[in-house]
Amino acid sequence: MKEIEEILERNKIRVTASRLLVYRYLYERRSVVALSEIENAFGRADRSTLYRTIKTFEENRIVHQIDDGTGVLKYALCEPGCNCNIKSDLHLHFHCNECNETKCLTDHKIPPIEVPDGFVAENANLVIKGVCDKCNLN
Amino acid sequence: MKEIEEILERNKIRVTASRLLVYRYLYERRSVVALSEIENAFGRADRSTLYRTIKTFEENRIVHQIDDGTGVLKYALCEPGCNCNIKSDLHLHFHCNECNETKCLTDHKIPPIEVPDGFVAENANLVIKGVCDKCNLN
DNA sequence: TCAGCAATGCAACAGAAGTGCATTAATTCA
DNA sequence: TGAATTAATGCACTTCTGTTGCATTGCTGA
Ligand SMILES: [Mn+2]
Ligand SMILES: [Mn+2]
Ligand SMILES: [Zn+2]
Ligand SMILES: [Zn+2]
Repeated sequence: MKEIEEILERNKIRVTASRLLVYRYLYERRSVVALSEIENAFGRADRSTLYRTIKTFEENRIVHQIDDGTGVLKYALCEPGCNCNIKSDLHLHFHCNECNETKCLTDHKIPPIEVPDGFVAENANLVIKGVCDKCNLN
Repeated sequence: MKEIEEILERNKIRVTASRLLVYRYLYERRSVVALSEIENAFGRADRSTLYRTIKTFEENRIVHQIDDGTGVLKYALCEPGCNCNIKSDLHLHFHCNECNETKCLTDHKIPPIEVPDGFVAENANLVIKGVCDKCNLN
């Protein structure tokens, strides 16, 4: 918890109770989570506070947003060194059709994609759907 | 219009007025459209009818759904020979940050993507964001 | 200390997706 | 043909997500 305080301070984010808790939750889940999940995890906290907490994290680049195609925006802690806004750093995301969890495949970068003449690519989002490692054990 | 009737019949879709109109609209737009755009194009038609029309097209594989990351589901006519459910046929989509239009890049297939051990890829969605050919002329 | 700014809680809103149900239209088949 | 059956439509309504306005509370730094 002391470490989380330091992380927040290092990123110029004021330390508050809900920020600590949300960060810890994201850290412990080690996964990609929707706002509604955070909401359920903290029954007493207000949704808009959690929403703004996540947005603050996002603006300060310690969380990145993921659109995994489920229709709900999800979020994950940035790994150390994650420059989620830089094109070359874009990693892909895997959505498991069995357990419905989405994972950051942090060290699987999106390969360079060719676009037709006249088009300029600035950004990319790649989501692979299938069955994850855990679900494949069964 | 006669041709559209034939296409519908060939795909075992009953021919109705709204189906003809929606199909023609999609055909003429030659683009990726949201339900709300169809809605605006036909002021008089009911939203749920249009919704179910699109769903019917989708089930019968003459339209495919696109999640371009804008938060709104979009749809486009399948090109002849499009097997949008088969992995090898997955083409990529381009979203222009200038004009906000999304295009099917039908003959740009998603390259084979490596996933970590234990993961099985079944499907993929790749959206490139940037500036499209038309907007680049300015 | 207290003025000023930031964070929170509550309410409310907007947009999209989806559904239940009664009505209307089209098909089937006796 | 005409009744019975099935499909499509229109309308209203719900749910879910994301988002914002605003008053209140809490923190901080001159
Ligand atoms: Mn990620
Ligand atoms: Mn397409
Ligand atoms: Zn799984
Ligand atoms: Zn454009």
